[in-house]
Amino acid sequence: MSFINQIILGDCENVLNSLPENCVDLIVTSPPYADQRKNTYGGIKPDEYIDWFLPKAQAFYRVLKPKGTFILNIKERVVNGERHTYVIELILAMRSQGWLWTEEFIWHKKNSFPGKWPNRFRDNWERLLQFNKQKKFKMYQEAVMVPVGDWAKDRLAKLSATDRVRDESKVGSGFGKNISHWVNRKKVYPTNVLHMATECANQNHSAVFPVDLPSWFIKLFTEPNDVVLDPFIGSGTTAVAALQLGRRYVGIDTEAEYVDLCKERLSDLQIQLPIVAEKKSGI
Amino acid sequence: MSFINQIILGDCENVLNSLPENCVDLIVTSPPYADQRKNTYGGIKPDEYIDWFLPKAQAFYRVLKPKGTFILNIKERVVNGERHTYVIELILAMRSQGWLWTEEFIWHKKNSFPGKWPNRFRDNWERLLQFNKQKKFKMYQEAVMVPVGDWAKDRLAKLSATDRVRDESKVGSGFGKNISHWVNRKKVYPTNVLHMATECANQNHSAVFPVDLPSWFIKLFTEPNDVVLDPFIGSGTTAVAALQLGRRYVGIDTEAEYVDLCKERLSDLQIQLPIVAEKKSGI
DNA sequence: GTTCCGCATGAATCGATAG
DNA sequence: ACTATCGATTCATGCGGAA
Repeated sequence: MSFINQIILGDCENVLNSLPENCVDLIVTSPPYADQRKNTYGGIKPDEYIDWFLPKAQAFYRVLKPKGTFILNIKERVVNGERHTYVIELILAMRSQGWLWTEEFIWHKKNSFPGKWPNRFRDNWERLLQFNKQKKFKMYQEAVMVPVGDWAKDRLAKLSATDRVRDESKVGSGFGKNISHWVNRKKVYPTNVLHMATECANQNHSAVFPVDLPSWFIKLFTEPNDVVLDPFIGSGTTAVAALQLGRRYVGIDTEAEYVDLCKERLSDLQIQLPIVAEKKSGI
Repeated sequence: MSFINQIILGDCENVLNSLPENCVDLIVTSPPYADQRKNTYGGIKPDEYIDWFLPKAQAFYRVLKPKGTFILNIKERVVNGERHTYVIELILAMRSQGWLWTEEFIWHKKNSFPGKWPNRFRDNWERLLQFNKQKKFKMYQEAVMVPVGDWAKDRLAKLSATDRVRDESKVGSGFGKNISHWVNRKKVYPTNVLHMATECANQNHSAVFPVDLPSWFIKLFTEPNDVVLDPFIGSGTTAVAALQLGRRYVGIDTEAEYVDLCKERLSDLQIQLPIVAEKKSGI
């Protein structure tokens, strides 16, 4: 298993075809968007995007485990005054390959790039397309539950009498603070809209993929020690998220510069991680 | 011009074909979704949705002025564990009719339908597809600028990491009631994500289409006295918004019950409007 | 009059049961 | 097998009644 916890230089299509079938639990990636980031990736033309992407999607399908998930972060650009259709056509084409289009999450960006145009507003969201090989896939919803809002005012009053009694007997002393603490940790399930900020000065990579994004999907779709693949690893954000969460990673990129950057970032992190772990357990 | 400021009973395809060409400045509508509203509209099957909708889209195209805009509120349902593809296929089919797919706004709902399922979270967003006949269309961006102030900035800065994941209900493009807190503040342009609540029940109808939604697009794409069409008027929300904003309306619905309800609601509003106007100017 | 709390209610989705 | 109906799940919102 020499590909585990590696950042590999090469085209993901070729690299992945040298890996065994069904060896990856989750694929999370933000591929080069059409006609953007020309300086680094050369830029794929919108009209050629589907032909460029489909063979790679086929390679993803082969390495993904049957109960695994593929999360694709993408947004179509504006061409000639219109939203280009390559993304929605890609969904249709991938379904022909056998992928199931399970869900479309929305990444609602908190801070989008400023700007003004005569006939459109700032683009403040991106697609997070979820594809699966089967209707039954691994999902750990409890891992991404979020604290409920308005706990101090609203939820305290909504506690049932039995909840109060149970809580008091557990902690043994005084109820006020302990109850509010318990309420504070009350959690609810999230929705399919993720409201996250973009990372501003994100390393030397031009894409702004906040680490919270892969982290969220890694927690949701994998268990510790599972294998997370990012075939367009870029600055390594997905691998960082996987490492932080105790998962194994596989990263691939065509640019040697990014591969080196990744390795550096990951080795820095591995030194820091024990410290972080100590801190956490100390709290 | 007998169709102006009327709610017309009938199938919009037939009704519209009796109107002159290029007579409408804006179309805003929320058609019956596939398999929904069976009790009132009969429910269109997902596989038949495109065939059902396309001739109507053709009729819309004919009556829309060259510089007008068509806003379509829609969301595909889950069929057999997958998001059905009829909506994205509809986009492609409408482009073949000559429509330009200018933009896709997101309606990020504040309150989505509750529920829990083993492999999916609650659906918290809908599509607002913008179509045009030409690359040059009427747009009044200043009309929908939103005030921003220290209050909003404070809220953003105070968010914890976990808070970032969940929906922050006070953050967003600033539509709806919170706008009253921001008077006299500096104004900025909104983005293509609209953050609004659905209207709760307790009314005689099932208006899940909040009046803020058509209001926003009416302000953005029309001037006073322009003509706003909703070919699936339902409970009349679009007509109410148009009337409140000093625009003219045309509403169509196949259900006599809804047509009657609309007329009642609109006549009530016309009585109240002077009072509302006084109140507004008083603030 | 305010503020606060209880309650009903949704463009939902899955899985089981029934025809 | 394939479709139709039903119960269970779950949470933001606004209304009405109460303090």
